[in-house]
Amino acid sequence: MLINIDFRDKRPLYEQVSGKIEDLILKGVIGKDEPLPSVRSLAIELSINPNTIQKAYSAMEKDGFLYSVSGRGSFAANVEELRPRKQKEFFLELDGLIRRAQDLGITISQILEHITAMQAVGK
Amino acid sequence: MLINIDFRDKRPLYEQVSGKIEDLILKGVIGKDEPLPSVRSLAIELSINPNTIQKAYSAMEKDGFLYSVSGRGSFAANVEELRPRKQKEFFLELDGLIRRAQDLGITISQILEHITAMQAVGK
Amino acid sequence: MLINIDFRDKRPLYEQVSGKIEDLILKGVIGKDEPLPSVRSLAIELSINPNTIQKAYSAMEKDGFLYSVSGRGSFAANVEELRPRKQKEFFLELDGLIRRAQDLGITISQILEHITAMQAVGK
Amino acid sequence: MLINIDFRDKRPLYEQVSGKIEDLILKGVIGKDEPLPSVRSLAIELSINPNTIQKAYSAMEKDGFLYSVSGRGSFAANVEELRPRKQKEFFLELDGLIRRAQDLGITISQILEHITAMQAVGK
DNA sequence: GTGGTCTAGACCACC
DNA sequence: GTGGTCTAGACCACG
Repeated sequence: MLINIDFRDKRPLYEQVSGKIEDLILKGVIGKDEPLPSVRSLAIELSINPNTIQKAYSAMEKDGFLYSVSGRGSFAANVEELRPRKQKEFFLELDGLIRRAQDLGITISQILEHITAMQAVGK
Repeated sequence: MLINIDFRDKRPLYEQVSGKIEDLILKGVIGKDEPLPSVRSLAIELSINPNTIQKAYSAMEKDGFLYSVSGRGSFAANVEELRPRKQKEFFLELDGLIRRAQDLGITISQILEHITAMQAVGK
Repeated sequence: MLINIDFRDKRPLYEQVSGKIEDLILKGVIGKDEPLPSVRSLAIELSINPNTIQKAYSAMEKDGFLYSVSGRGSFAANVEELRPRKQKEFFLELDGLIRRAQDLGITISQILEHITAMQAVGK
Repeated sequence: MLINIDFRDKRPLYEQVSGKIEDLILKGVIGKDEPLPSVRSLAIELSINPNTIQKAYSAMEKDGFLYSVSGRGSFAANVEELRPRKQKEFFLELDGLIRRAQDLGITISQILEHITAMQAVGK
């Protein structure tokens, strides 16, 4: 697994772990129905308490990122079904951010300009 | 003061308080050098312990939102000196958000479209 | 820990504590990523209230001297990243001091002489 | 009087006032035996409570910067008698500062260089 | 066990 | 009256 933990990060460990794995699933690095590492093996690899990994997996399952088959392990869910919800969440967050910008004296035009500039750079 | 505390909010109380007051200062509702409510009076008004309000005020002072004069009170700082920094912070946050969007399969064009749509509605 | 508190000192306790620990970190006595005493244990050792130690630690964290991981402990930051800023602060303070000296009728030559004398003594 | 008070300054008002006046005396702007403004007039000029000014004057008298003749007012002391003490204080402070510099990895040579550079600029 | 937040109540210097 | 510091004791999430 291409996961690295940052102990300086203020977020709880289990959230960091689940966040990283969710990214891998969303990016398609881990494909649909592909098996995830077992709780124990990942715990050893990251030298983290298994309880913490278990918590991360439970959170992801509740969030629909994976499904677990008792006795067989955990598997990545179908991303395509997840995307619309995540996209909706993204736009809500964007709306909030832009509303805040108004108070800072930033105009919509400036924001549009900034984003197109980003695009040009190929960021 | 137009502050209401949400006790169900998981953010710490002092952060809620400072956040609300920072907004008021950024929006100009509280003008430069205008006195803020005293630690004790605000504590009574919100029925929060004075120490908690003190913590919120200290944080805001370190962040440049206000200056406090022992024995006299606390006063709003000059927002204009604060804006550039806050705007930079905003754009950094925006950049992060947009980078995340790519992983979700959202194109820059879609984002630009969404924002111009917001603008049209006059939000 | 090699910390001793002077209760006659007019500086607040938390500042004395943070000052002493910052020195230890700057001098390298406490190395990068090395664990600091826990809030509670240091509180007991110095017979100071844990809240006061907590305040000292928080201040140091905001100042970049340490990073704390909730549930695990507090750890010394990388001093090398801190040095340049601290050095800049030093020279600013030096400038102020020397400017004051002029008003006292002390010439730059006298200052240079005094410092080289110090050096000779090996102080 | 050429005194301006900065309410953002963390030092108590009376200390700020005495500091400014001491500077004027040390610089010779206020000559030996020259009368200082009365407590009441200065209080009005700076719109500060007379008690605060009184406290500043008392501190300065205790420190030898002025002498007061009851019924006539306060007068600047002889600076020449004050200078040696103040100079000694300066060098002590300088010593402390330089000792601290060592911990930051700054060499004496660097300090000497910095000071001569200041001199060249005519700062 | 750890750091972090909060309350209640006290004391201080300053104005 | 004001801001600021400190103590004592409690509770929480995290690991």
